[in-house]
Amino acid sequence: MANADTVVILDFETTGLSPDRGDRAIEIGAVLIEDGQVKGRFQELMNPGQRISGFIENFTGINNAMLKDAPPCEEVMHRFADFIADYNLVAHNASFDKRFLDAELQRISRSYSGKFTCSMLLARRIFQSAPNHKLATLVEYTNTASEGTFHRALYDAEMTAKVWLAMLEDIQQGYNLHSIPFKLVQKITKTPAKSVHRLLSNWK
DNA sequence: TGCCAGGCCCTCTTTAGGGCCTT
Repeated sequence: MANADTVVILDFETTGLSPDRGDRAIEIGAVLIEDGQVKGRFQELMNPGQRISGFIENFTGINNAMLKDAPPCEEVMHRFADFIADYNLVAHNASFDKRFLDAELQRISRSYSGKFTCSMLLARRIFQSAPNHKLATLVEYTNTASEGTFHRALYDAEMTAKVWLAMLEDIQQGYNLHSIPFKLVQKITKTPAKSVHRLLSNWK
């Protein structure tokens, strides 16, 4: 089974798009993938210390009443830092989740040593004929069974994991590789789409 | 008060602009 080593696939719900402009995390969801199987899960709401907008309430289904009784970000992020440990990390449009992970961990003086890679950048290269590379579209494109609500952290992390494993399987079978190391995935995401076929064809 | 992200990636490009993704 293609495994790309052991990874934590994560997804944040947040108050907005930019931690640099004061936005905070409101929910974190993640799955630990080992040998192509889900071996662990993490999901918690967290109180960002500010009211969330009506847009975010509608977008996520998370409302101010739910967050009022949630533990503060600082408390949840300590537990999440323990969960991710030193594993490599994956997210759909990872630059977004990485910004929030880094910002929230910096507030509690925690860090991580794993490397981040992006399932969206991988999908743009492996599923070049998909209609687009939104998570929901890729779930449909890969005929992934889905029963839940998008824009909740754990569900999106679970769906990202399924798309991620489908991509690894596609690469492994398409190029007859024994395994797909994380380093190869990183290399693919940094290779222009038109050159990915050559990269994989020449991979030992 | 008014403004409001940022990285990737394509192209009618590189002395730039705009769409795609994430909330």
